[in-house]
Amino acid sequence: MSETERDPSTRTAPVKITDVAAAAGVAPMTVSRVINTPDRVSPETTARVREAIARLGYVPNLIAGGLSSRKSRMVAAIVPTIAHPMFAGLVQSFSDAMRVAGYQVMLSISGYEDTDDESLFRALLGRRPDALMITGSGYSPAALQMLIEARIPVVEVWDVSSRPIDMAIGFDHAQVGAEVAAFLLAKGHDRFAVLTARDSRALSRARGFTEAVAAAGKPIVWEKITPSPSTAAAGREGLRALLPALDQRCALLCSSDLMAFGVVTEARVQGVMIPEHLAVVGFGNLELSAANEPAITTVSPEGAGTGRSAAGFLLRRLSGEGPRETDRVVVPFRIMERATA
Amino acid sequence: MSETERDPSTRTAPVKITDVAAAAGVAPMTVSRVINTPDRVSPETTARVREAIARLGYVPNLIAGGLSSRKSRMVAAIVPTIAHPMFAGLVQSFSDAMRVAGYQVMLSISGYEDTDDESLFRALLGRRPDALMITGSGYSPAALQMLIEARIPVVEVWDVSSRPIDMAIGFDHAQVGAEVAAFLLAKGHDRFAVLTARDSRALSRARGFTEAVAAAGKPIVWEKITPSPSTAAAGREGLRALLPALDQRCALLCSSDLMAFGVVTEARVQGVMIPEHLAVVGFGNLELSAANEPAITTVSPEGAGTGRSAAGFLLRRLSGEGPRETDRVVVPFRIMERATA
DNA sequence: CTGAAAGCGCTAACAC
DNA sequence: GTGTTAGCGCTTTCAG
Repeated sequence: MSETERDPSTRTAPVKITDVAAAAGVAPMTVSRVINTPDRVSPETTARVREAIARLGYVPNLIAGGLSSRKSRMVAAIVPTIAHPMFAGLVQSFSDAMRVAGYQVMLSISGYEDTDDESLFRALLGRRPDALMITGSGYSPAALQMLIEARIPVVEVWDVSSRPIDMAIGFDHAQVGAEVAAFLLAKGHDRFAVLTARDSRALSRARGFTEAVAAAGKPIVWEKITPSPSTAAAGREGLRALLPALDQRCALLCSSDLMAFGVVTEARVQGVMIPEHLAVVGFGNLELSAANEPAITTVSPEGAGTGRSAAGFLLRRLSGEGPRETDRVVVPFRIMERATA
Repeated sequence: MSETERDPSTRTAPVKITDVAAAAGVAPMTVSRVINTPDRVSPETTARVREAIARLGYVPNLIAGGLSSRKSRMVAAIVPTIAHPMFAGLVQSFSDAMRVAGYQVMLSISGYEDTDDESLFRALLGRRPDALMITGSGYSPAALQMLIEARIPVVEVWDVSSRPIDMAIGFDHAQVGAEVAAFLLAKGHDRFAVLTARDSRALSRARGFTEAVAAAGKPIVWEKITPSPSTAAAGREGLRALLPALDQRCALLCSSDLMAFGVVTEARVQGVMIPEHLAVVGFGNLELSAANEPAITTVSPEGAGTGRSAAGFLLRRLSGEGPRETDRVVVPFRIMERATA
């Protein structure tokens, strides 16, 4: 304290609505109208006010306006990471769509480890976002209760297997695993392996995969779980660990394209023929995967489209529309068949 | 309108500080103190208030508090994209550090094309962030003037070649290019090529590179500029375009590791020996680059460390300290010599 | 250690 | 079309 008025000569009080009003010779409310509902103000007044705004460099305080109107025009978004291209695409398309509609995104990167979700939510909800996008599951009941009590539109993304709070968009990870299994089974594989990172969505896919394989009466001959996130290095290491089990032909599910890339790279080094001796399927459809040699067979989750859709859901709700049946969407995914399987 | 009171039975007015105060039998101010300066309240009162907060599920409205205290505890961050791992790392480490200190990050993804930076800044500054992190240059003078008038700490990241508004952290991209040239020159190369995306930082590196090469009296035998962002596919295509110029040994600077990866991959397909016939240097030090076979020689920009440092700068200033000489930091970068050069 | 009064900068609601 | 009044939910400031 006592530091506040350091340099009186330079200190300019930030210009506020009353300053503009005085400069334009109108009431503050008229300035507000010029900004928010220009069609309710006469052209002459508007011009005068606009001039004053420009001359003074007035930037309206949206925080104050929000307090008054009970609309913050901010939305919160929670993702585990943005280091992964899938989430990066999600966040990018979501915030693009929101910004166009005049909403600012408050981003929280939660990490994969179970941190204190209650204080995370408190920090976010305390800023009174008008809506919320969250990815994934694994939140505590108390934390979810906070979301419900906040009474704002919530869209859950990437995981619709459980019953959502409000709206949901994404796909069923277990089903992804099952369909990859079906795809490989149809290609005549009869020995399977799994290399996955320890994150809930990836584990769901692995479970769906192994269950479908078991249902077909085929064996999972090898399985390895690595720490999140999945990396190319983990893929290379994974292949080396898999090598002893590779006496016969085998099909491997990886939890991400990066991991699949590592596997394929190490396979080349080790002289393992792909896909003749080892078939590899990734997840995420990175730009990299199509460009690699051999191009990696993968599952395309349409991350960007998901973000856009999530934004669309929230914006529709924010515009006053009530819930709809179609608020729970399972995004179709595509198996991109390329050279590795 | 008239939609607001849909379901009176369910509608619960959000609990506010006066509700908690009433429930605990104290003044609102005391509740505020329990939350913000607990040591100035007696233990018994604190306990009573805490109980009321928990029972009512009170989540303080930080927006209202911020209006009153003139501190939003939000910081704005502007990046061109988060699809690129470099920026993803920057944002992630920055927001981690900020969140620990109790600040929420408002993220704006500006895109590479020159959009309307004034309205972007207005949208951000209107929310009265306590501080701002921006990446890069190319903003209009009018927009920069807005930042100056906002009178909040500003840290510019990734580009310290121009004179910064306030604080700056990053490295000199032109110098990166020059040092890569020196590195390749020292290895005995005497024919050079450049494959770069059209973004200002990448172009600075390319310029630094070509100037250093020219200063050494060696030729740039080939140069190609592709649209941003740099992709692996652009790298593969780039190598095919380079092929005719590859009658002699040559050293290539790529604007990113992804692009370098594409070049190296296509080189394998085309039978171009790396690094014997073509030396390749990337930029960014992606996880991928070390894991690739051959591992990609690159420049490591320490993106994560940069985000942390940027946060540190802002937090120091926010804690009341004045400007320092060390507010302009040029981050050291490292050339990671691996298998491709 | 606790409370009462007075705003923070804006907008909803109601005049005129 | 424009102005006035009364808050939004909190914290600052000053009294006790």
